[in-house]
Order: sequence, then structure tokens, then C-alpha cells
Amino acid sequence: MPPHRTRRRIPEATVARLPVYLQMLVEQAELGIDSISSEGLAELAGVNAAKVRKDLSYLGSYGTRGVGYEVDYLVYQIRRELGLDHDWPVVIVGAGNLGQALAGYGGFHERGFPVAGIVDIDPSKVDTVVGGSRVRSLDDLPQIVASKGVSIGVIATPPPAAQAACDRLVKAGVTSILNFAPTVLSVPIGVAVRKVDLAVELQILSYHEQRRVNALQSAQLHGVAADRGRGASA
Amino acid sequence: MPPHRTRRRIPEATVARLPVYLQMLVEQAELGIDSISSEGLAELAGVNAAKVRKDLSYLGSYGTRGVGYEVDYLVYQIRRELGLDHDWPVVIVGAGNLGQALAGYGGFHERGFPVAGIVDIDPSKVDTVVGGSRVRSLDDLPQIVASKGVSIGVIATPPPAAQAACDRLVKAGVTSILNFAPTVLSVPIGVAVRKVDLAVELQILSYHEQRRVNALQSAQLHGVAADRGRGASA
DNA sequence: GCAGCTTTGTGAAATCGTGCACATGCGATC
DNA sequence: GATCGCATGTGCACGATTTCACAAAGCTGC
Repeated sequence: MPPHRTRRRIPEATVARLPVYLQMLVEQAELGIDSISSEGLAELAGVNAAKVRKDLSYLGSYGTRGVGYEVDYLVYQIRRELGLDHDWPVVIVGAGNLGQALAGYGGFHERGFPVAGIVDIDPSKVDTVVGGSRVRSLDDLPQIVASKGVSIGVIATPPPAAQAACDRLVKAGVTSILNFAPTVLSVPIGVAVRKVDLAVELQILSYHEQRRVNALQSAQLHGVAADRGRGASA
Repeated sequence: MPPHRTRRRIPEATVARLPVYLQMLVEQAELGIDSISSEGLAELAGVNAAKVRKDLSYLGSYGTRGVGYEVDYLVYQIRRELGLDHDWPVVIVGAGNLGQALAGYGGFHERGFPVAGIVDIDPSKVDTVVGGSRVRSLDDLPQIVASKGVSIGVIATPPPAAQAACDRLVKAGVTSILNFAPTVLSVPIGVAVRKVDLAVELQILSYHEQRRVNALQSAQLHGVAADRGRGASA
């Protein structure tokens, strides 16, 4: 019997932090640091040391008591757990402003997510070149997905086209979707969706700004000298 | 005594959902719908009806039992609570790939976050025009912030420059920051930070893909016919 | 090999978020 | 103006996540 590859189920909150730890660890490795404590990593990642330890404990016991964690080994383990020991080609749907920027953003390829293709429904955009990729027709989606083994799709279309783009991605065989359109997508169960909505982020910040303004006014009304705002973080 | 503007403190999780409700409500209003039930809104927003009701109850009792919520009034109340009853000009730091796309993204202005300016440290980028704004020098930041009343800054620089950009934004008087660089920023308390990291989002999807692969292999090994993946959503 | 120091890994407690279930209140109907 | 039906608002239980606190374990120096 092979050692079970899938350990305990890792909490979603932990999964969301692992990439941040990974980033910090890679940076440390580049600086020549080869060992780090949970406290050191916590400081870098902007979280609590106990949280770092609990998070890492889901991967297994990869630390050394009294010493800390070996940076390289931890990088290897987190990469493996996140499935980053190989590339995941992505296909981008929508070659507008955002799609072009994403295609041209070197960070994708660099972090193991090469752009396998970018497609658009607009014939006037097809065959133009953005970020080193030639834009192809939306109809080529199944062929791109199949030939390049794509399992992750990125939706960068205008909102009204997002659900259709999603449906075509799913039909083509994509099982994970990163959605930049401010739309709630409906997908079959088994398909993972994550949404990045710039307007939502700004509106959340707006809420905090508004609270700040209200607090200030309130303080002035009641003759209080100063207020302590709360720092919020992602 | 004026009616207290700041009601109970709204949980962060709720604040993050209010913009989504708002989006859906505005769409309904445009369709001429003037009343909606918690269940209807829940369906549109992709969440549970009880959650909608609890979320909205933090704003006050704005529904009518036996009927539902008046769309226009709810839009007004959510806008007010989020501080969206007026514009919040933003300044973008970094006129690279992403910064240009953001400046050109009409959605910002449309949703109440006009781009008050875009700055870059690179003299060769200064005075070029992107998305209708002329790129200005990083040194002009304080002047832009002060003259336009900017309180929200967007960081779209390469990672090594992000902390410096952040420091300059804070010094210029910005109190909320949206960070696109894969970096943990340190800010004085009272400054709100939100991070959008494309690589992190992809890595989270990668984790789910990896699990899917593992589950499949495991199922084959054990002679199981099929597996039911779990749909994940943002 | 033992003592002391340091840091991990983890039960247990506290906190936060979610979802159920139902009393409450409102509008409609007769 | 009394009754009925329906959807809100909320108390409560449950589950997830965070944090604390400490026992277990390794390294160093003697």
C-alpha cells in the first residue's frame, strides 16, 4: 500500500494562507536563509505564530522542535500539497482591457500557470497578438483545452458574457474557474469557482472609510479628541 | 440628539457580501423589479436565504413581513451603509501592465471610484496617457491626494516597490489601500489594507485540481467508479 | 548522558460565522 | 374588522476558525 497521498482534509482558510507562506519562504530561500521559526514566518506573512504552526501541521510534522523549519523542505512540501510541482496551463476568455493585461502579466507563467491561450468572441480581436499569445476564436476553446491539457479557465469578459463563457469553459472540460466579472456564476457541482471583483474590494474599503468619517464626526460632536481606527487586512 | 448614524458593528463577512447584494439589486431595479424576497435575492447572490436576512438585519429592519424588500429602498440603504452615496476618488501607483489596465477599466468610475490620477516612478512613463489619464510623477502624489481628496490608493507596482509605494501613499494621507502586489504590506494601525493576489487565487484552484487528481487516482486504485467533487465558490 | 533552553505540535477554550426553525407582524381577503 | 397566509427578523445550536497554553522533543554545552 502506498503512503496515502491525500492526508487529512485541509481547512479552506488554511489553503488560502499556504500560498502566502510559500511566497515568503521562496523569498527567504533566495536570501540564503535555510531555516525559519514559526514566529519568523508569521511576522513575514502578517499572521499569528500559532496559526502558522497549526496550518503547517496539516501538512505533517515538518518542523524540528527547538529549531524551526527547513526552508527548502517546507517549500517543497507546500508546493506538493498545492499541486505546484508541475505547471497548470490556463486559458483566458476575453481579450479586452483586463484579458490583455492578464495575458501580458509575466507573473502567471513565472508562478507555474502558463497562458495556454486567450480567446475572444469578437472576430476583430482574433489574430491580434497580446502578451505573446495570438488571440483565437472562442470556438477554438475545446481544441485548446484538449490539446494543452488545460483545467483552469480565467473569465475576463464583460459581465453579460460571463455565464456563457463559463458554460463553454465547463463544456470544454475546464474544472476550475477564476472569474473577474462581477457576476455570480452557476456551475455544475465539482467545478471550483473563485471570484475576484475589484469593485467589491473597493466597496469594502469604502465601508471602512465611511466608518472612519462617521467616527470622526461622532467624536467631534461628543468632544472626543481622537479616535483609534482599526487596521484591517486581507 | 441625532439618530445614531453608526448602528451595530457589521461583521466583516457581511460587509464582504453587501456589495454582491447591491449589484444584484441594481440589476433587478434595471429590470423594473421593485420588490424582492430574501429567497429571491439569495438565489441571485448564490447564498442561503437565512444569511441574506441576517446580513440585511444588521442594517436595520428594512423589509416588510409577508412581502419582502423594496428594491430601491434597499439599494439606497446598502449604498449609504457602504459609503457609496458619494464618489471615492482613487489614485493608482504603478503604470505598468496592470496599472494601465486598471486605469482603463471603466468599471471603476462607473461604480463610484473615479481615477483621480495614476503615478509612476519611471520618468519614461510619466506624461504618457493611459485610460484617459496622464501618468504623473510619483512625487506628485501628495499634491494629487490633497487636491482631489483621495483616501483610497491602489498599488500596482512590482513587488519590490510595493512597500515603498505604500509608505508614500500613507504619508500623503491615504487611509485605505488595495494591494495588487504579492507582498505583505506593513501599515500604521488605522489604515485599511486589502490584497488581491492573482497567483494566490490560482494556487488555491491548483490545490483543488490536485485533490481532484489524487481522488481520481485513489478511486481507480480502489476500484471505485466515480467521485463527487465538491463545488467551491468565492 | 544529563540539564537547560528553545521551538514545535496539539488539546482545549474562545470566538466567529452559518443555518435552522419559528414567533412575529404585515397585507390581503372576505 | 377578524382571519389567513406568507416572509421577515432572530434565538439557538452547530460547525469552522482562531488563539491560548503547555507537554513533547531536539539541540547545546558540560
